[in-house]
Amino acid sequence: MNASKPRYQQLKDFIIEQIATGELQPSDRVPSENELVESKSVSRMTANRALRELNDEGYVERVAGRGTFVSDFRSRSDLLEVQNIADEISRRGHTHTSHVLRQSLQHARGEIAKALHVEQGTDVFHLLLVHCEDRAPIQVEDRYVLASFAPRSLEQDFTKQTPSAYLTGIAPLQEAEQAVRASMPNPAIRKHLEMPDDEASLVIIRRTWSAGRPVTFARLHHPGSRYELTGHYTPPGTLRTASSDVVQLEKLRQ
Amino acid sequence: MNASKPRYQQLKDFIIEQIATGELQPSDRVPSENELVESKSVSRMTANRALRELNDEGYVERVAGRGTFVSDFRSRSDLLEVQNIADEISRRGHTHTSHVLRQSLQHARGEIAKALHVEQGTDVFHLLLVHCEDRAPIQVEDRYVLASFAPRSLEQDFTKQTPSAYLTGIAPLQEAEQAVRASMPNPAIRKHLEMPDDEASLVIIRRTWSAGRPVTFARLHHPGSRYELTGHYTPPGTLRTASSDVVQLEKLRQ
DNA sequence: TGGTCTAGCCTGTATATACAACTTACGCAG
DNA sequence: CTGCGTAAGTTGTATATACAGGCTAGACCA
Repeated sequence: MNASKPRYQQLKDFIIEQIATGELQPSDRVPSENELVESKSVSRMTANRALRELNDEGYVERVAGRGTFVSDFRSRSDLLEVQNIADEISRRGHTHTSHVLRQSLQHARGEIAKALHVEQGTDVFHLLLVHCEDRAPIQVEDRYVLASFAPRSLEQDFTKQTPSAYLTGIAPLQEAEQAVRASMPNPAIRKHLEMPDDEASLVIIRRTWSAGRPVTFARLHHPGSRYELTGHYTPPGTLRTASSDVVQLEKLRQ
Repeated sequence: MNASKPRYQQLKDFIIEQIATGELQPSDRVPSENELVESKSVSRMTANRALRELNDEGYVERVAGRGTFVSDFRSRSDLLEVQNIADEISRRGHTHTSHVLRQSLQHARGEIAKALHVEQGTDVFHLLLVHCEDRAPIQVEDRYVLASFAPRSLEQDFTKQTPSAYLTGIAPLQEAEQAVRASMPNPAIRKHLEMPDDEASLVIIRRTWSAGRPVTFARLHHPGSRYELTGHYTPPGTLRTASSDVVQLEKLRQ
């Protein structure tokens, strides 16, 4: 049974598995180092390395004197800070509202089935929403969700909680793939976003995995004049520079 | 003198410092664990932790039986895989060519000075290039570089090595900030990219830091129909899934 | 009742030691 | 000269042990 994998890695996999399956929920307590020493017959240093690396990787949070706890995925910044439009808007100090144009159960066809790695005809939910920042439409969200992943999607009020927030609350999203394009919007999108005829749109096409399979596929359309994608990259392990030192690129338009 | 910082962290800082100052160059050999045990009077496990974490963070690469070596920043994937258009094109199996429209020394004015955190009138190089993928123009690079950072920029032949490759060869780029926008290009850009009147452009505005200060500021214009930004995110520490399993989003256009 | 103190658990770090596996260079036998 | 084997150095992992310091619940005292 020894897969010749290092024991600290086996320990990490064991705990990640429990998180992925939901056996361990966010803020749940993870077995302490000494408990792992007992139950898994490893030395404390090995248990320490496993938990320390899980901490470095953001799966858990450790507090000296208290214990180790599963991270809240909704606050995991690496992947998700760019995912939830509502958070993004409120972080700018504005108010987010949205209205739902469509919320229905469909059968996956063509490229949707292909994108979600399922057979043609598999049940998927189709969501179509418009998100507004201070009353101005800023995103059309055209999303497909695997019905088996989020079976209660029809009962949700997505004006109160965005689909993104709802989905990340069900299970951790483990992997994401996205493409960003600039294009001229089709008339329907242009109307929803109240865009003039000569304005370009920024489109994000994103597919997200959970527990090893793609669970949602979304096209996010934005008006080019009112939306931009920003990113800030620092190498891991670097001491954070004072963020006040980082002047926003906001005003550096051409 | 003991800053009460952990010894493994002091070791890491010591080595990062040597890399940042250029004392240790890419592919140089870093002191082995046993050498650090001798010179720094620590246990081997402490030296091991320092080097292992530097490896995890991408600063060095370790090879069992050979030693530890400073990473080549030009191949650091986290930040830079998206930076160099020539690599991106050759990775797709196509040929990259470029021609230089401008390569001059200027005095920083207005927003350029502000973006680079320098006084008005500071020397900067202005580079304007068109990059082509198999003869088709795909990017206009409009870049400003701090003259004090790369003083020999006027002598370079940027058709042979892109500005990005040249700059990352001078010193590691430690931090980057970017914004992505969709907009209608101005006539000059449209002409360089051979775009029809009704095509949108994808613009990346990027500022990059080295040794704690911004050193270059660039606007990268792309034709919306021929270019997209793609990203793939996996949480750190996850075992890579077979990449063949990941169907490209290429064909999932609307 | 209310405040304080402490025992016990937790994480964080550091060391000494051991063995395995990999790489390179050198020396020796053919 | 060629080729093989081995020794030495390197990383990778695992264990046992130790001490420091944070946190909490419950005992204890006023």
